[in-house]
Amino acid sequence: MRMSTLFLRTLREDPAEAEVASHKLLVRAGYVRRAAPGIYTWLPLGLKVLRRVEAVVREEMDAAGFQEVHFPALLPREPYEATNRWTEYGDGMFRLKDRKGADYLLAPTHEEMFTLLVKDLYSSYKDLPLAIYQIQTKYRDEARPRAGVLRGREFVMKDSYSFDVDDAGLELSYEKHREAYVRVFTRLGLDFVIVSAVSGAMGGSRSEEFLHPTAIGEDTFVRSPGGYAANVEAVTTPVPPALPHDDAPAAHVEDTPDTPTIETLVAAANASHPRPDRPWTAADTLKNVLVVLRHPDGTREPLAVGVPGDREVDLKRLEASLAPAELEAFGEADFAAHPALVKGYIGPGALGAESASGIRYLLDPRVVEGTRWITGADQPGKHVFDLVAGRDFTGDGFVEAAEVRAGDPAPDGSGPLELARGIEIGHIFALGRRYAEALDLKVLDENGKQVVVTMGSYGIGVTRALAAIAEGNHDDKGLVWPRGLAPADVHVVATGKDAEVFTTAERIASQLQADGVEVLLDDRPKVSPGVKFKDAELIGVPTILVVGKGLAEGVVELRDRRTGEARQVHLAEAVRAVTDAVRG
RNA sequence: CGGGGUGUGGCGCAGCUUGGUAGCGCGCUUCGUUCGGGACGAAGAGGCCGCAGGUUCAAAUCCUGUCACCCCGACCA
Repeated sequence: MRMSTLFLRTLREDPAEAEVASHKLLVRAGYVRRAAPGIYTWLPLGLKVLRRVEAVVREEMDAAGFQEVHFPALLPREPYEATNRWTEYGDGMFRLKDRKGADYLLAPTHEEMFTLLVKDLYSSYKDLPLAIYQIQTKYRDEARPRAGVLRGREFVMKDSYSFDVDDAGLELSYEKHREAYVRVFTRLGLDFVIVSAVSGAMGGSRSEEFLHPTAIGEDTFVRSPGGYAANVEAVTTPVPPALPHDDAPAAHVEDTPDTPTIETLVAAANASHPRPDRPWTAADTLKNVLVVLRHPDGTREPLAVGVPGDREVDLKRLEASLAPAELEAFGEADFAAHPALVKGYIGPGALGAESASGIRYLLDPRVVEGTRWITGADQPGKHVFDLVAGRDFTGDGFVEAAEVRAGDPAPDGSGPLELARGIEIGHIFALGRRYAEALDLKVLDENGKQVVVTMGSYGIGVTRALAAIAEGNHDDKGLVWPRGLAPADVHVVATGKDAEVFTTAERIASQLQADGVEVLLDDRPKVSPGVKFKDAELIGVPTILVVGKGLAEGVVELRDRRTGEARQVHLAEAVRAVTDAVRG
């Protein structure tokens, strides 16, 4: 590649809309251009890097014995109707109609199509196991695209699917993918944490995410010293043992005027009904939060959730627990429809399937039998004290809804949890038979019986991984690509007005190319050295060879972009020195 | 969807309060000088000020409406 003709314009200033470093730099260095919100055009340099990232993914998939195929991105509605995802996917899916008015979609993921393809071709257990994959452009109509290519509405994803006759086979396929992913991210130089995840809209049993820890990550995950790691949505709360309550006082309603919030309630309780042994705290209160579930079929169901008053309800966790239903706010109209609910003083008395309101009431797992609570008495200005779970009230079940906090115990007893942020760069799912059943993918087993195939699906966000790599590999001057992922192996910069520097640079570049080294040659005439150096640093090829003023003494300068180290190399040794540096 | 903000040459921004011939920096073109850290000088090209109404002798500026985009929260590779 020659800078003199390369389709490139670097920018001196950050684009106004960019917040995170990778976004700013990928735009400034001329790798991508925004085409529409969350939709990016790949310029020559960016495309080079994208292809190199894809190559790593492809090599590891092939090495694991998975076979590459390629589906259309534009798909008909019917298969997604069969699995109910046409409706379940909601607004996240791009939909369109053809000229006849038939529904189509831009695929957010391809489970249905892979399932149907295998059904189309295979019908025997002898054909399995099978794992096939594609590297495809995916479309998701994100509510809020963000951070450039990190979370776009169009993105490149590697998705694979495994097909097995039985659970043991699925387990093996899942493990093979897990191992392949470890190799992919290791080769890409991306730190990662494998965390337990919830299956969400995909359905299925087991699922893990590969998160790249970074402050700009959008996912919150937890880990313990003992090695537990999970997405906050997947964290389960250890259930404390039930408490004896034979000698607990009877529940009693007290006046607590003007206490619609937990904070005011705790203050009032300590003022007028002090506890003998210690002050009341928010953790002694039971907070009842109302939401509305919107089920995939469109029906709305009010739901009450009871959590200890010192914890917020984490709507993300709650929604994950209740998938595929989605959450809506419980509005004024909903309150009007349930006169038994007294805003600010809602208690278990008015909740539950058997209650006056008939609203399903789910409790935090910490609300075990024998725990005593201060909670709403369903009358304005009144709360009930010493309300004992299991004696005075029960819920219709338990739900993971409360926020997870640093210091909470890990569910496997491996110690206190710490919270961290990460970018989801990969996700593996043991799907089970949901898709195979819905689309009737069966094979004959060795006894000649029809068995439903069990599946896994596995994704790597290729463009997202690229952004994560850029995010983790830059300095104040620009990008610093890991070797092997940079748009070129070496950036040869010719500086000076003397024709000799250009002919020498050209000669070195062509020798390098002949040796299989990819060269980006800055052969722009009439561009000052400063500009060329700045551009080279911005573009971030790891090795820079400067052919300039040293040429009079027969030397060129070899620079390491990452460390900034530079050394003089005799002209005769230049090609060798670069080759050594590149091959490291 | 809730909250905040912004729309002015390719990019980054000023101008708007107090209406009066649209500006600055970068980039781009030409000429000359310069040539190892985003050079200098001179001369240029490029904008119906998001859109639509309205007020006014006169609107980038005031009013109404509308659209778009960005950022922060609820969703996902």
